[in-house]
Amino acid sequence: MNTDVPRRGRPRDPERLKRVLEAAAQQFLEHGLERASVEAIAKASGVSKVTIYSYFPTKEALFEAAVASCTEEVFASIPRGALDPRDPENALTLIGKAFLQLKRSDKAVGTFRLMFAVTSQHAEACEAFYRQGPEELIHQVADYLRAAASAGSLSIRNADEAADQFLSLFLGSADIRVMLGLGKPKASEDARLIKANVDLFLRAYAK
Amino acid sequence: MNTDVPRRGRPRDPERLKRVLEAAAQQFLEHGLERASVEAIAKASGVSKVTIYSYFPTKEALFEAAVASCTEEVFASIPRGALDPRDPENALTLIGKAFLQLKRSDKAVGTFRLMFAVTSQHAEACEAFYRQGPEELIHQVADYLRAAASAGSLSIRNADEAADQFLSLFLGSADIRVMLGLGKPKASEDARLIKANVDLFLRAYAK
DNA sequence: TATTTACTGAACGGTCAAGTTAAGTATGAA
DNA sequence: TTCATACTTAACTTGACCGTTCAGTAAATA
Repeated sequence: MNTDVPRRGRPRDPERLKRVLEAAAQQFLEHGLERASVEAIAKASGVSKVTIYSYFPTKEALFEAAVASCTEEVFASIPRGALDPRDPENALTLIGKAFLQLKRSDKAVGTFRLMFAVTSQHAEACEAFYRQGPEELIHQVADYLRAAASAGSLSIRNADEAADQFLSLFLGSADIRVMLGLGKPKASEDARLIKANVDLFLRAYAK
Repeated sequence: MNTDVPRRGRPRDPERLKRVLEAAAQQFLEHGLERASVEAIAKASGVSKVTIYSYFPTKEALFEAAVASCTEEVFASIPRGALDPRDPENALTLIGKAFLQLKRSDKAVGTFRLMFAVTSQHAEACEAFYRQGPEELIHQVADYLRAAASAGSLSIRNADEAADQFLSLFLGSADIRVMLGLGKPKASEDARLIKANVDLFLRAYAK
């Protein structure tokens, strides 16, 4: 991917690259790495196949670029402020809501499926995905838990471990069913799940 | 797949079918549905490709048979007896151990990856996998929790929900890393995870 | 205008793999 | 022994798709 700006001649159309990446992401997420064809991505983005190959040397390179842009987008949606260290019940509920909203999105579901499927061929991409995705998320939750512990709202020794536990509570049967394409829970079921998990967590880590 | 026993002529060699299914499972789990070739499965099982096509009409049919036999094998390893309703700490530790042993196995990891990758093409196989796998497991844990609640060892209102929660605690960062092929935790780390999760669960559901 | 670069469309080469066919061998039942 | 069925080997057909080439068009700078 050459991003240099040449001095003369027709400049690159930045819209095209954007459309290619979007279409690539859509096709890869929906069909997987092998079943998505470059031809189809070209069609879907309204760009010629040759142009795609002028952007990326191989299908694999296009795949990695598409996945990287996906990861950013998927994990960008977690609330930073508005988490009161003195009100863990409310804060954890908000975190749970945001996490489920993310984890239920087609894009996130597709990205996880995709990454799981390409571990042997794209180990580095998986590593990057983990660090920018799940790991980052756990750190953010751990930060809140440390703040809540400092504020005396919770009794937590190992915030990273606790954050991992809290988030993992949302990866049970409902998430597995979603990942298997067996249908998403109703909003009321997810609300109930959030309440049950927050309750459990607060009982275990009460002051 | 015709299982009828013909009256005359050379009988089928049952060993061959077994070897084919084993080799197919191995190849599909390692390389995925698209990247595993029928030719390679034939080679690996020491059987000719034509014979495979006499057993199964298409690669897809072979895939479904292989997956079905895998699911049985993977989820057959949970301890039934020896769970004392009066000693939840010990029982939950045993359950956690067994679950992690299962979830860390190459076969289970491969099966989950595979099923996640083929949701759109093999919806029925995914449904069957969920029912015979995760759902069944949750039911078994819920049964124990009900027994423990009846014995007065735990205070649990919704055993199915609690079982789901307990098992989901093992699907956090460590499991994600394994699923992404980033390496398995050391035995000591898993032991620590089990203890942390059992402790959390007991604190939340103490009598 | 001349030149340089971006892009398109269509066609093509090469590879890989699904599934088939044919000709022949092995094995067991009648 | 005869014959039906299982199995193998090897070649083949078919189709998909990656990646390239080429001839031509579009859009910018000098």
